[in-house]
Amino acid sequence: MRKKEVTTRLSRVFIVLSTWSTCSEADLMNHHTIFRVIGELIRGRKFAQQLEALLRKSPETDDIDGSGMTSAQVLVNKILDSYNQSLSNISSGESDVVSEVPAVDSPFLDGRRKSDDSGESCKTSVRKDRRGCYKRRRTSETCIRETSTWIDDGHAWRKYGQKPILNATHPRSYFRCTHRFDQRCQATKHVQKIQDDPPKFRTTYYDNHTCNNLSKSSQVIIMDPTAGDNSSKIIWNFESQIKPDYEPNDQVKQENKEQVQDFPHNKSGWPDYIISPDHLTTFDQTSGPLTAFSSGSDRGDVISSDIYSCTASTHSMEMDHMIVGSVFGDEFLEY
DNA sequence: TGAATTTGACCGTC
DNA sequence: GACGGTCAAATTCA
Repeated sequence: MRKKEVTTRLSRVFIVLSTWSTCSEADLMNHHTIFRVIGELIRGRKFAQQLEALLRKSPETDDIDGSGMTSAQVLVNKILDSYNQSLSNISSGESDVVSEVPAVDSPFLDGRRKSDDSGESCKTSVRKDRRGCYKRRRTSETCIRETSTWIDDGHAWRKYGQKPILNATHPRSYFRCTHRFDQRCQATKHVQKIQDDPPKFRTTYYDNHTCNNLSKSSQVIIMDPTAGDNSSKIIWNFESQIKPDYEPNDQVKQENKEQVQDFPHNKSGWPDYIISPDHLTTFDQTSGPLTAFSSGSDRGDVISSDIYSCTASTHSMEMDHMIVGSVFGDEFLEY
């Protein structure tokens, strides 16, 4: 196979990827879909690496297999098949996407608390201010993530409180969606540093985002396992428009101030949808299991490699320490 | 100067 | 009464 033909076929791979990038974020909420998609993409990458090595070894003359196709052609077809399978998985997963955090019995209504109407709380309505008027949330509607970095899920959050927690060395920060009032988005999250060395953060999400605004493009940064610096990050953009000169908006900048202070490695300004090299290596080598694999509760736009747990009133998902496996061709992948 | 964060106070739940 | 979640005035930031 000539290099030109290989280049042409690889360009088709990128077209497939571009098509995939236009899939809605809701499609990506399904965990199984994400697992399979990631597995397919990694498999494709493996084939691409083999193809690269093959071309480096024999750029013009190629081996011919029994089907009459060159090895490079076979590999390119496998790559295309891998990405097409990914698209197929996304499409098939669309029908069974289930909200992880059902938005039932939200403590808020129309930007105000339900309790305001019910009169269960805030009995002293003559009060001038409304401090402390709340109902304690139901613990059953949460998604919990434990990450090694201050995660940025792409949504714009506004910090509204911070409290020292009993038996905790670090205070808990309280965030609500920036679009709480303009779009009635009731999503909130609590972030607490639970460990210093190595740093570990626990983020608890409450309620789904109902806003349409992602403050940042939904991207996944996959760290190249073969490189140690940030120069080889692979950026996966789930939006239809790529923004190469992206800079985080002010809201996110401000939110991430603490993060930047704590973690100097994350100064790139890119969102933190990072699949670490270790975990990619795990996928490739099919050796040790991933601790866990996650997708965030926020419209499925988070993919990271940290511990993740979801609970909901209608169903529950406990993914902590869960090992999930799938068969991809002749490979068994453990998540 | 507007927006975001900080921080003390308030209040419901346990 | 302790604890945790939220409010909102004060403060800080861009």
